[in-house]
Amino acid sequence: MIARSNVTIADVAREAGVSTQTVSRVLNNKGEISPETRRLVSDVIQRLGYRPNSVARSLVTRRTLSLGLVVPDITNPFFPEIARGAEDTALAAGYSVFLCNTTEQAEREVAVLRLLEEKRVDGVVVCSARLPDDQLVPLLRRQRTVVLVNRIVAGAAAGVVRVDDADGTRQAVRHLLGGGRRRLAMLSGPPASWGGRERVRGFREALQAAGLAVDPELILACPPYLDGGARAARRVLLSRRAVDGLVCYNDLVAIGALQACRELGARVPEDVAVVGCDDILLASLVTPPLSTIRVSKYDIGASAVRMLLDRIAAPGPEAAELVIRPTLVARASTPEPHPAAGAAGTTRPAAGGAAARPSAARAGCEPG
Amino acid sequence: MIARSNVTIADVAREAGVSTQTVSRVLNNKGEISPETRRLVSDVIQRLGYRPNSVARSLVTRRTLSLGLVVPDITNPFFPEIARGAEDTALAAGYSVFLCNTTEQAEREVAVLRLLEEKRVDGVVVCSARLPDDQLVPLLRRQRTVVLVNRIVAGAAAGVVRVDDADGTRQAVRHLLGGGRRRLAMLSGPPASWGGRERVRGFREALQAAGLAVDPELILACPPYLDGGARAARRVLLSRRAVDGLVCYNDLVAIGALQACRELGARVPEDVAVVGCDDILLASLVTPPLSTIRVSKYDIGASAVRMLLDRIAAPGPEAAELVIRPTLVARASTPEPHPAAGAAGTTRPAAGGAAARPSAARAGCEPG
DNA sequence: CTGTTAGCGCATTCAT
DNA sequence: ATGAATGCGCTAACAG
Repeated sequence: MIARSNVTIADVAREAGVSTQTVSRVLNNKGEISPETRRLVSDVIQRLGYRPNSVARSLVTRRTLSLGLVVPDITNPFFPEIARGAEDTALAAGYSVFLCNTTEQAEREVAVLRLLEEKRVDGVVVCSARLPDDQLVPLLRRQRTVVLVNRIVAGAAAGVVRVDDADGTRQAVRHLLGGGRRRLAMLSGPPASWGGRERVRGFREALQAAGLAVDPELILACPPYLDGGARAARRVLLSRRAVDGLVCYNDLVAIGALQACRELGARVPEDVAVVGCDDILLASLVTPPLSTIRVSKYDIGASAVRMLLDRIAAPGPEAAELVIRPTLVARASTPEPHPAAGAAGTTRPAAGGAAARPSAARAGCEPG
Repeated sequence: MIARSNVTIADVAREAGVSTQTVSRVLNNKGEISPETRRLVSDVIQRLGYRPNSVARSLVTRRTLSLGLVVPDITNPFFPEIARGAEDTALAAGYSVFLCNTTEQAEREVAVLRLLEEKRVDGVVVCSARLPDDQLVPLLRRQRTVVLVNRIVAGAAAGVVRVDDADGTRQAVRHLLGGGRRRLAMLSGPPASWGGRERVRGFREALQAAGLAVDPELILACPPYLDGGARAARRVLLSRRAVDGLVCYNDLVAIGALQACRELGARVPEDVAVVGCDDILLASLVTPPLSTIRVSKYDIGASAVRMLLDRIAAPGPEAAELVIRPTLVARASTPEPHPAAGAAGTTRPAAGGAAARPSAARAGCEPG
């Protein structure tokens, strides 16, 4: 007959004939207690089915052992792995995490940050905040500890985990040049995106480093979805600028571009090579399998929480920054590089590509 | 100069020259307060940047306004939409939700349920619990309120939201029969899965209802991933049992089957028709686009939380049950039904298929 | 309409 | 090695 959890530490103390203090001590392994009383108390705890009330505990310790994870939208394929990495890391340290979707709405971003503040979470990981700096900063300053993902905000006293997006597109460009391509276009996603701007910067730099001109007409902003990519790709392909390579903001844009190529009769990669970004599951399964710039999303989440926990343990204004370097995964949507041009850091999976991401390749209501 | 949140209700009270009670009242809109004091207090709250401490509040009200969402793995494409539905619904009611991944490990399932118990969440939504009933029940009984997704557990006093999986495969079978197929096999996923057994039941029933024999050799268990589906499909196709239709446990299994068909030179749908289950984003994007049994995952999450909130508001042992009916989405991996056979409830999207799920078709680090 | 008295369940002083 | 007092920040009863 297990009791409901209205069992308190006082009940345990009374039942064991000790003070609440002693119970608290065995609970937290603090102070020295005689082995006998420890056993006695443990038995009573067991028998009564006692579970400490972490609400009460938090009130006095001023730590909730809870974190907040703020993402735009967990159904966006970029974020579930981040969440997994974050939760795994948090759980291993005894923390739980509140998942908050902002749905890319400023007001909801404000709302969840306020909620997390009231919940007195020990720290917050904020991914892809949309709010302008001047609104974001005051909200962040009210949090106990903050780690920002893929955004830098002046004066936020926050740690930062970011992907070296510029390096990613640089790799993509070098890969395409190495495959003999010379007329590259970029489908650059939303201009407002911080990561998007970085990717454009990498694109420009890599072209210039190769002594090639950058044609501004060949950098096209587009919505970061399938349709956006398809539409932008059509524009480029029909502009008769003889483009032979496309660098895309993300994998969905790239897959949209693939669709446009098929429509217009452009062969991939013979006529046009296509590189995506993110390496979502989809990328390895489309036809042809998509070459893409992979970033370990799990690592982003795991690193962000690790940094958060570090900063919780040792608060300090030192603005830590962790940069995660992406790697190019060459699949069938781009040509093999010519042996002359060195293609350092490039991975070409042996099999069709699915093998490259075994852990994520699953679905089902009840994977049991 | 906004103060840090060590501002308490007492500070506000002192500064405003009223009692903490009055402050509490304006905070919660309880009792009647003169408009003047309300304004006075509100001003001070504003000026001091006071935010109520929900930890302290929860200790006395015995409500945390927090929920737990337990899923096997948020990177499994089946769950992000459930999480979105759950979080949206919770947030609209002022609740926050802890996301817990069990990684399909029994011990972690135990761990997170215990953690949620200590956090004193007001309720828990548990998806696809793996734990056997006798271990699960005691853990669930310790929770304040429980809603189970896709699992029925005797004696858990829990609400249930479940998909009518049997009906789903029944629809799939009827669809294939309507398209003239007669030798159907089922790649049935993990035998331990509750939903999997339901799907097999639907498969059997639909065949029998059509007066066809059920060949036990044509029901193959398999891991619920791409590889599992590919492997099982190869076995069936090579068994020279002249199978002309495959009903699959989920979309990944089906896509694996698609790959196996291509390898072995079987044309889809001419030689073999394939039906998946779940309608994840992937399904509409593979070649050929996959016919599948769609279930609104968002609704599952939203309904589960709504039911949870209802039960929190009006506790009662009445075991509520909500059954969500799936619908068949016909794409190119199955033949058109013969006009003779009525194919009620079937949807055939006008375009390639992507148009059918616009909201989910996106990805990107910074969708901004 | 407002203030006072309690106490939620626990950990942190101090004592012993 | 253990116990007693105190308070974390807030709301629920009662008073007035």
